[in-house]
Amino acid sequence: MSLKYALLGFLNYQSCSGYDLKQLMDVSTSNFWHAKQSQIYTTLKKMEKDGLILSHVQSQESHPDRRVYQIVEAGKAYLGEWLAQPLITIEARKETLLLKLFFSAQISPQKILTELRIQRNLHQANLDKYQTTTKDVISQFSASPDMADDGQLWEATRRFGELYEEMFICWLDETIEVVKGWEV
Amino acid sequence: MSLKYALLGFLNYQSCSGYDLKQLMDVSTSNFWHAKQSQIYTTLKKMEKDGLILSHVQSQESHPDRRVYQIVEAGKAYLGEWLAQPLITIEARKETLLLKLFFSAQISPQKILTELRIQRNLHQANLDKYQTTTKDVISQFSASPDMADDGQLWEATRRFGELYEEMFICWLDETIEVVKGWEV
DNA sequence: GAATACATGTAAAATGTTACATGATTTT
DNA sequence: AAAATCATGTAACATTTTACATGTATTC
Repeated sequence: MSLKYALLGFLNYQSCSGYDLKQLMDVSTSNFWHAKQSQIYTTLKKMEKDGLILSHVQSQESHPDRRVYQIVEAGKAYLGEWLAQPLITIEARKETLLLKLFFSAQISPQKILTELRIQRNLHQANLDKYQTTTKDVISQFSASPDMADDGQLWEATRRFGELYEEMFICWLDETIEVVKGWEV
Repeated sequence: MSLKYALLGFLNYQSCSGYDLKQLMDVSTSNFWHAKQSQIYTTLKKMEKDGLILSHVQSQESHPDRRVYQIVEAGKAYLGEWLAQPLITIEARKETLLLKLFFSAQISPQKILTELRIQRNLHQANLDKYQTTTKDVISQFSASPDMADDGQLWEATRRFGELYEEMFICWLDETIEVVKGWEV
């Protein structure tokens, strides 16, 4: 539902191919929005049919042709309306780890602990990424002065990822201690 | 993908109708897992076809018949395998608010602030719910001594919701201050 | 020589949401 | 009298994932 807004948002900065858009999302919004390459291609096609974007084929010497999409007026208006309308709902999360944990009283504490420790490593790695790679990408893209406001908002979204992972690790440590208590 | 495990998890405690399962999920796992009534009905039907559960119709005096599902051995084994296998990936989040914010440099700071404040209220309400209703439901269900371990895990999932909302509110306050800074 | 990156897509399956349909009972 | 709850479900649609399919160029 919101993927088209994400694509419009990027295309509003500059024209891109589906491939480019996937790369952009992976380094910038993956923390809170993601999509598979195939879904991006099919969504772009649908958006062009709906008159939100336009495409033309660009040939390259040593690589296959690229189909480059550009935003048109209707697309800009569509994006603008969505941005102007405040969001009055909360996203419902799905956390498989918590679902498993909820029903885990029937398996051994050792198995639970192993799982929680694996998750701790994964979340620590994510936290590291937000504090290094993601931070670098944002400063790079917001280097020019006319990108100052954009840069501050991008930083806010990065900060969310950082706080989220810190919170998650904190919760994992708490929960590990609870389950450890059972082993005595 | 995991909805069937959620349903098996509940049915492993006691037999339920699709309606009951929806009610249970809404008061217990809605923090990290949810489903629409219609999806629960269709998934149960598929699970029965796959031999994980069995159903029988129960008539009632003053209400329509209920179809009550019970878990069978194959279902218990299927659930057990899933629980025993540690989760080695991280759930990818989708946060529409962050996606909007990422592209919001083009709209007025006032509009952004309004949206962030609405979200703050919503998250505060969620936090309150986890600290009152959800807490009560968990103590109620884990009252008997043989539910002690289950109760501690349920409490851990509730605690996640609490920490998450606290973190979210903290981030909103931080972000509100950033955007406020632009108005000068 | 093998693997990865570049670049594009289609088809099928799974998952999830919205709308429709029914009808009794209970509450406002 | 109207709305909400109890209770069941189907159909259509939208979204998302997985698998398949192709072929070049670059890196290890």
